[in-house]
Amino acid sequence: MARKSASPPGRERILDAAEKLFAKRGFYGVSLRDITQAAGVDVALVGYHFGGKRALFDAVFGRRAEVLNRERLELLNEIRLQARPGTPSLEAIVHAFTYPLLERSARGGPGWKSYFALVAYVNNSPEFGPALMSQHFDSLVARFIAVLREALPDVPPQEIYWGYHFLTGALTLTFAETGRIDKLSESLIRATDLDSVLERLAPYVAGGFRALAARAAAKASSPRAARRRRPGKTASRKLPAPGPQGS
Amino acid sequence: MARKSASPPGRERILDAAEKLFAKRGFYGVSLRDITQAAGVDVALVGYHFGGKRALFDAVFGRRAEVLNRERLELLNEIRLQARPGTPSLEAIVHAFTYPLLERSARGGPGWKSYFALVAYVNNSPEFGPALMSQHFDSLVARFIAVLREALPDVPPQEIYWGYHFLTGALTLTFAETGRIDKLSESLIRATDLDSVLERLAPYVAGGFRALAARAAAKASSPRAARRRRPGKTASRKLPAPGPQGS
DNA sequence: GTCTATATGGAGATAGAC
DNA sequence: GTCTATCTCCATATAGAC
Repeated sequence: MARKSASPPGRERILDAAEKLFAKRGFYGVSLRDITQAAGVDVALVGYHFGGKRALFDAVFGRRAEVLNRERLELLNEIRLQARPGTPSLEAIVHAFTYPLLERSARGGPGWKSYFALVAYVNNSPEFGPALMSQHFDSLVARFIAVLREALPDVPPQEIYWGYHFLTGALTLTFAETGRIDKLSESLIRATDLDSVLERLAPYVAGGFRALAARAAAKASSPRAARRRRPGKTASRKLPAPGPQGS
Repeated sequence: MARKSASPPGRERILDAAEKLFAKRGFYGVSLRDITQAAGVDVALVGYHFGGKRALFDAVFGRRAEVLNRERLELLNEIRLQARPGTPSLEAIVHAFTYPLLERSARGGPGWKSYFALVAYVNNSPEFGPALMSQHFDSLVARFIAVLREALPDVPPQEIYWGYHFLTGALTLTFAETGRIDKLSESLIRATDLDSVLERLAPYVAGGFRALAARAAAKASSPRAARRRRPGKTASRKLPAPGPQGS
């Protein structure tokens, strides 16, 4: 199990430094010179080990993904066994989905912290998001969604996908830890307080799923009135004159 | 009202081109040459009109923010009047917060579409997020949160801030329209279908707020048992051996 | 307000010695 | 596996003509 145990070889040091810098400033905000200088190695090593900047980025993103997915899958199977012969609660499912991530971001060390900030960047990027997130996480996500569907058997699948979409948005903004919420709340809460997120995200999302389920059921029972029912008069309100033109 | 009515002057054309490109690839992924070439003007004009690249970025971000905030504030006041002497429903408050944004992203034209993708980028950026989001949106957000607190009088303020945090994460990932959810759902839903988001986000978030409220109430009534209550056995589960080290 | 021309620095990539 | 040296290209910024 133990290798040389000295300081990590150049390849790993490049990955660590790249992870930290990509997380802070994105793919284009960092040069290979920044990265290799932080890693204490020569620029040319990136070409040797990875092939180029983009390939390095992919390697950074992929490195920790499999570890996480294995762990999350184990946790998912665990709660399914515990819930037998029924299905786990929505809270338990969402918890199994988010706990390994939040736990590592909170206490996994700075490398993990950077990694999750990088995930926040990638998930919200039109350029990198679909390819990288799908490649590394969709097979796991599909399993979670399957369990959510078992737990909400009468809910149309679209609702589950929308509910997941909102969940991943809330989760990845959390990972970014921008500190905006600290200022907004006058330091009443802190973006770095992931234990508070861990306690709240599962109930919040479960409540959201139940609301979507109720909405879909109501709509199915009286499809005619459904369009006018929900948010009252403001639903189809016209907007005033456009500001800067939409060109 | 009508100015020259011909093609917009250089300054505006730079803003439009910059908006589109910054939205796609972020601040560092775009050069002033890319922008001015797309705008059909000379590179030097950026210096003349804005001072530099970063100042141009700020100008792009600020341009549409005030329009939106005025509109959202009007809508908020409208629903408050309608609800008198009570307070608006959670659904109505969240709807007023999100409707002007989703409506413009859906039907405001490509400029607005790009703008919201840029907001997604900025909101999740540790570098730009806190400064730019706070500067342009926090005063409005504070008003919304005040109304949410009126609507949830017995709920501790922290819960409202966390609920808002999750909301803005879900909303801005929606703006990014990365298309990841299309693939995941096998095209059952589409990231570009903002009308579906408009119907679902307010109930989802309202359900989330209610769940946080219930959780806080339960915790207040029996603070002793609270730590062990929620997500069952998995809550304090230990993680297996770390993967890549957290250095 | 707009363009030409240019200053100055840094980017990614790679051939080849050790 | 690692470093030196260098190629080629592109970045932002600005002085000054029109």
